[in-house]
Amino acid sequence: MLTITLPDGAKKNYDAPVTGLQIAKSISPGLAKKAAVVKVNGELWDLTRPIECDSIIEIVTRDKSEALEVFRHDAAHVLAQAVQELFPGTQITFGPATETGFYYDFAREQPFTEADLEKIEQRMREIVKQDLAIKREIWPRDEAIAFFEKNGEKFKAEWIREGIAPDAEISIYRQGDTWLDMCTGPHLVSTGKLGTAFKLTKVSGAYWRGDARNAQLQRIYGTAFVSDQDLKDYLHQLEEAEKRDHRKLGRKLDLFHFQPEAPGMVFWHEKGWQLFLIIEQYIRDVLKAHDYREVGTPQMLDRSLWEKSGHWDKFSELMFTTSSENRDYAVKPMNCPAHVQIFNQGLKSYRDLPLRMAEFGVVHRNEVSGTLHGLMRARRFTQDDAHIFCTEDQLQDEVKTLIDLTFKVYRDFGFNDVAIAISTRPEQRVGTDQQWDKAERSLKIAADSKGLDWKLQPGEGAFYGPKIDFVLKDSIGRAWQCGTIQVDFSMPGRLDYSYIAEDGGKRVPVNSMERFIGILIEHHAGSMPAWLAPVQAVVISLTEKQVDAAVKVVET
RNA sequence: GCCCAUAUAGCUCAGUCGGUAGAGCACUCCCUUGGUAAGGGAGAGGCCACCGGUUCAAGUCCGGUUAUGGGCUCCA
Repeated sequence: MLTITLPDGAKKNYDAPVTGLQIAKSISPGLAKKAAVVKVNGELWDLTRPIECDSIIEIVTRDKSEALEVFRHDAAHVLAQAVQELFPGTQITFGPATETGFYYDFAREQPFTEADLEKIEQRMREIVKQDLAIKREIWPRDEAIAFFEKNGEKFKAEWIREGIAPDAEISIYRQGDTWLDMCTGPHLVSTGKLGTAFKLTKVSGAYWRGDARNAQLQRIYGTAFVSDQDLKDYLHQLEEAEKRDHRKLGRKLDLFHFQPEAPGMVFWHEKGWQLFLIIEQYIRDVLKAHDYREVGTPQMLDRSLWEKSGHWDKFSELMFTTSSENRDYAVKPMNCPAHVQIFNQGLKSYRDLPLRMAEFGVVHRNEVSGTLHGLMRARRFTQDDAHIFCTEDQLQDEVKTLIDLTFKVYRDFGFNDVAIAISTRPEQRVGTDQQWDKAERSLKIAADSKGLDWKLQPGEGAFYGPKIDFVLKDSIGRAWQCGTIQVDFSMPGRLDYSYIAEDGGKRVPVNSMERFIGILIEHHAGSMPAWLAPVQAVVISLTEKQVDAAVKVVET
């Protein structure tokens, strides 16, 4: 005897194990038709997997977001089957759902081409049409390893050996009679349930287990939705994003350009530079109102200073260097060591704290070539950087004020949807655990006291301290990481601050001015609010008769 | 940096089997026209990214370099 409890509290009794599909059918044929998976005691299961003990269940219908993920995961499996049928010898690895679709990573000597994508998609549609049953099986570990090895699937075999705990259950999903993949599931009942709302979009490289030292795999991306309309809407949104591309708009609106002689370094044209200056002036005013002192520091500093600060150890390959008269210099990739030099001039007492120092600092970072992306990822950019020298006692208050200030700046630029995340200690770091404990706690308390909802990002902090990151949602729903508030407790010791036992707090509302302008352009699709627009109004005369009048308007 | 793709007129792009370089938009001049990206005619604009190779002959085939695009990795 087995008792199943439904979401509305109703209970049903069964003699033998029962499946989600049977329960759905017993409620209504419509529900059974709409069902995608079943949630059993909080866990998503296949509709055909027998439920053997008393459970609380919920039928998850196709329109639920949890079901969408299953759809996409299914699409990935259908993709994998299609690829293996068309290209024998290709090894399967992993294929999860993503935010907008799915991908699957394959190991194959020969690269896939765009033309292959069409063929593969065609085969996927055939597999859907065949409506192959998807069945879950549990295999003994040794048998699974032996099976994959025998079939030349060395990545799968490696994963069972190294990635799955010895006592974990190994579930195999069989699609039709012959094709199968190891997977935790769940999946739809059959390939036919996938429908037609999917499309392969691109092929690219990816690393096995996400590590650049491992084998390079080929990743095929696709997008998938439950309904054809959703797919259409998504493709439309992609088009919209393409229209807003700041690189295109930058050229069209005559704001800036790039050229091969200065990869990753922008040439600002008159109108773009005007936009830049307006933003700079706005931020300058905000900083002044909050008692920041603006400074200016050298573009390059002796290498020894970067060695002391710890940056050389971690980032030397990404720094531009030059030399003169037997001295080595590094072009500054950030401003903090320079700001500390100013702080160190003259004896500071605790009475001088907190001391807030700001700079529109031009920095250069020799980003690896493959990562450059217009203004969004540049090699030369301007940080609206600031450092607050304060005591541990003052840290809380400073961080709280900074959070308010940062939100205000975003609001003024038209960003009202801002999420925040707190990043904690990474593996490679400086400082003691007590220092990290304290700094992380401070940030969390400050965020909580502001009533903010924040996401934890374990291990994502900087090497010198934890941080609060601000993530903007733009007008078409894309997220951009922008400002950051960081605590740095190592700089005092490394660079010999003359006041003892204080922390350095650091803040950057906009972070990269260049990148922020790129985001602004895409957010406003090129039509800036009047206070930012380089061209605010244009006087047009309809015919020659009004030219005189038009000229008069322009002159006044 | 790694994988794949791309590089032709100011912009967007064609260019088949290797045989003297093309379109649309923009630009210049002329004509036409009070109507939402107007029409017609004429014209200008190219070391086909760069270096090398194959060939009687290379925008086209091969190799390399650089840059760009999409990902991966990274992002102080």
